[in-house]
Amino acid sequence: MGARAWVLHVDLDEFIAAVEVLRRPELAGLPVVVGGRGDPTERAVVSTASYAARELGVGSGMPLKIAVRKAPDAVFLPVDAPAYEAASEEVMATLRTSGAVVEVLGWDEAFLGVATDDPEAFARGVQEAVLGSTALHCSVGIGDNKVRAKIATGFGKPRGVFRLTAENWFDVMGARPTIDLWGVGTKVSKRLATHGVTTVAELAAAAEDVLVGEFGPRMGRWYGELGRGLGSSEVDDAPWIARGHSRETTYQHNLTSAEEVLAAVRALAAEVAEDTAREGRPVFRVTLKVRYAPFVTKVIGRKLPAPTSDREAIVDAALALAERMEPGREVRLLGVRAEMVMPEGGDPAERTPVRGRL
DNA sequence: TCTGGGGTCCTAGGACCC
DNA sequence: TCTGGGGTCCTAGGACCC
Repeated sequence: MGARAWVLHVDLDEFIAAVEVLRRPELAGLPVVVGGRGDPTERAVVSTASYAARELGVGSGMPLKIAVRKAPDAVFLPVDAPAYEAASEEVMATLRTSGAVVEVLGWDEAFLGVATDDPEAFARGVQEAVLGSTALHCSVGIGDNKVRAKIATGFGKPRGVFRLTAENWFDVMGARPTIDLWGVGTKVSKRLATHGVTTVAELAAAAEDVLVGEFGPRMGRWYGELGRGLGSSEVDDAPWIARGHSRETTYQHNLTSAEEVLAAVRALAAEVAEDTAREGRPVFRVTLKVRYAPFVTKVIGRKLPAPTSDREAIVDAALALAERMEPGREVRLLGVRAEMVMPEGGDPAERTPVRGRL
């Protein structure tokens, strides 16, 4: 009898804050908030808060202006992406030495595919190895697929291990609100509630035609499966191929003149053109994202006449889109995105209807 | 209470063709 | 004048993730 196949989800605890504390040990145990340029009077949000800051009500995605109100004595630090990338590389390299197949999900998390008779022991070994090589703590979720492994990690935090499979899915998740599911956010949970579906168990039992009627054939069916904890268990270590690149900036002071806006679009588009040129794959669509004050977002897009790698053509396409912006409105944010030709064999119909990289 | 920056994927609806 | 059904391609917009 062979060892059973498991999916493990490894997630670093308070990753960004932990990396900062490593190089400033005097901050250990203090409320630490990392976000933006570290100035809580600016327009920016929290990337990560230390557990001490979370106890004061500070959380990821929260505007810094709110965070400083909740935690006026917290230490506010600027985001230092290169430092987190370096730490992340070390973590992922350590995970690869475990013998498992490693699928990187982001800076601070990964799926591991492994065949073992004792997944808890394997998980503990992974935690020790990561702690030993990086001095960082992590939590591990064990599942019979990616959905369950991912959700399991939350019950293991901090520094713990939790197993979630078909066996205990409904005991653990059945009574919880649908928004606790990975892939269900505020909008979808509210739309589900209009059909009387508020818990995971109710979602699992919901009639498929109701879900399909509300969300369409792909998403509707997928939400039903999510309620039952179903999903792929294939862990794929193939290198990630970006579908596109984008740059966006929220301006501390709204842009008011056409000249300012065009200069900003040109600058962003030039950076994006640089990123895509590095990839060596041509761009087939350029989109311009505009957030007008106070908070209305519009996306304007155009397929290029022919795929191109030419930097100037990409910048020109972005500038052409800028002509379609509403004149006279103050601009809070601009974003330029370039999408590259889909990889060979990338049949859209075959893609798993799941968010992110799952 | 005021909302970053980097991504991915899905859906509705219009235009166009046969 | 009133008007089919099916298909594809494209744009705009929405939702979610870390």
